[in-house]
Amino acid sequence: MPELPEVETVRRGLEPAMVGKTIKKVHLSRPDLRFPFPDHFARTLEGHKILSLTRRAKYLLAELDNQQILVMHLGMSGSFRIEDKPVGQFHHQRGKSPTHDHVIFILEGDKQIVYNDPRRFGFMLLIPQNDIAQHKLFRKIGIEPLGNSLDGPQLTTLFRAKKVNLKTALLDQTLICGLGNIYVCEALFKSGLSPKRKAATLNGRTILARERAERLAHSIREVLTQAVAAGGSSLRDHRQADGSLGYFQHHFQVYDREGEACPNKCGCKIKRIVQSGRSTFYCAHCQK
DNA sequence: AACACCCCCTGTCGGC
DNA sequence: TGCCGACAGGGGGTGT
Repeated sequence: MPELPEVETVRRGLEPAMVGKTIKKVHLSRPDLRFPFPDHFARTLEGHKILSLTRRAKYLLAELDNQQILVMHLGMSGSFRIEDKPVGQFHHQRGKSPTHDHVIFILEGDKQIVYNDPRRFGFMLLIPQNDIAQHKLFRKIGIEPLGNSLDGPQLTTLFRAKKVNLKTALLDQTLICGLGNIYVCEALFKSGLSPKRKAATLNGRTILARERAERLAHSIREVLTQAVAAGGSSLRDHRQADGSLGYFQHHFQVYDREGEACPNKCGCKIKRIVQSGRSTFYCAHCQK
């Protein structure tokens, strides 16, 4: 489910339930997700308070009071939910945990946080606070598109020497982070730029080239901002931590709309092609 | 260094 | 109805 707007929505949903709370107990259903859980994963967390919950790219970072950062990534199918703790003595109902509930954080108070992930492409790591910036997962991450610095000139600089097309360049987390397949398609449609255009063609001295870069930067920020405001997108009935549904999926202009009429009423149909092994949806008439 | 491919895993959907 | 392939919001690892 998760691109930047979804991860940010999850963060906002979890923050009030988690921050300031002490983790009493951690249950794991298995030894690994995408990667093995670190040694002493539960023990390092248990008894410690969560000081903050932030987002970097598509990662959630829970800062603990022992100078450790709990790093969480949702992969393709990860989700969190906040539950009331089960009551009574049957705390651990053997074999009865719902399918794919892999991690349970039992917090002080009456709540527990459950991580569910059918495909198990998500993962959780512990990284000492001081090592985060140098860690291989974070060292090369690009700029945050909703930070203050993403504009036309910056995009132009980032894409200057790239040989790949715009679709691929926008998915590259080392350039701009947080975009995924949906929002790249949407941003390209909004900006009227073809996913097949070479990324380096945003680099040019002409007014036209500068305008293209400016349009794309603006479209990226706009689509992400609107999606965050809508609570992200809920595909395949995916729910947010509080059980509610995001509704930005109803605003998709092109994503998963192969064969439908272009929203610009140009008379063409949305096309689907494959780039870097992933589906791209676009209007060949409106995006050049 | 930059890029192209393959892979991880489960669930769902459409076609036959 | 059942079976089978294609595909799904990500990204790490490897080989060129």
